[in-house]
Amino acid sequence: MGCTETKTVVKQILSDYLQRKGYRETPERYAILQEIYSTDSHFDVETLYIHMKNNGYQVSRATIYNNIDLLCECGLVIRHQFGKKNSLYEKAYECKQHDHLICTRCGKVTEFCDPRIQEIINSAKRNSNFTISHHSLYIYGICAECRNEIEKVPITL
Amino acid sequence: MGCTETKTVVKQILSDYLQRKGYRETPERYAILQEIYSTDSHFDVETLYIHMKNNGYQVSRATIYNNIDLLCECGLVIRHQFGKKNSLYEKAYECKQHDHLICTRCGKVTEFCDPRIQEIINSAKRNSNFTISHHSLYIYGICAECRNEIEKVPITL
DNA sequence: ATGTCTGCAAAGCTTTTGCACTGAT
DNA sequence: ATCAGTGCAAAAGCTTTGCAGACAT
Repeated sequence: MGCTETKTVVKQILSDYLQRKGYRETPERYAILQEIYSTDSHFDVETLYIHMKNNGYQVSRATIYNNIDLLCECGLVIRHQFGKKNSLYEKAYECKQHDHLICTRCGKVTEFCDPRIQEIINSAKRNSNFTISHHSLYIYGICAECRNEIEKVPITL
Repeated sequence: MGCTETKTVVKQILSDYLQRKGYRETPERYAILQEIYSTDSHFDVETLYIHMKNNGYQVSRATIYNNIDLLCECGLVIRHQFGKKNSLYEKAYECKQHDHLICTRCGKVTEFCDPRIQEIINSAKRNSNFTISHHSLYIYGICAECRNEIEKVPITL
């Protein structure tokens, strides 16, 4: 999981960013980055914390919270807030642009791609005074499995 | 603020929904709906609670939380989670489709319209097994004011 | 009369903060 | 030798829950 070359590149990006900002290169920062780039799905802070513990890294929750913000700022990680649950994150480097379909019943998240979103972003860029950094398109609905379950139960809950 | 005809229609929608689901028609539910449809901007639960208090309604926070979920379910209200702050809501009936530009520095939210988003949703509908109910497109960046402020300060903070 | 809905306060969760210590520069 | 960064635990939000009483049906 996670190709070696990508990991080398993202470490370099983090290193450059830290130096440019005058931040320190702590082992915790690289450990968190390493762990995130070994994961392929969306994750929350608690899950990342547990995974790191299990993999023998000793990093506190506070440090994860601090550094995941930093990783978002330098574009290596993206934060999502699907539904009203806690924040979920995913790695952002060399991941082809994609958006999300979210089942409002079971919480399942599916990714999809549509290049036309770029045109919308470009228009927004032209028409606004914003310097655009990133976007999130979430489409909410009911997935096939949930629809089947609902149809099995004739009584409206 | 808020036209009378719209308010009549949304009350009817709520009434129909409550009856269809077998829920009760409490004065609190209509008071919350009334208050929301008198507001034109995004709001959080605390602000709504304060406004209702100031306007002489006696409704608890718990009741607002319960019923704002209900109003989301019946499509009269939409929940947003811009950035990592708390949930913001807005009325959803007879509001032309729009999306959001969010300044990641000051939190300012600007609305914009782009009909092409509908084509993307339609494709997603065709290509997935989801029954789509709604969507959110958030574009993040730095607004003009914040950019000016940043440029005034030559030192990277 | 029945059982849902409300209000209040307490509890629950995620995230942030304060502070003493560690370690990168 | 500094002082940013870390870890821990406490604190701080926002939101949910439990329970007794109110009220829509």
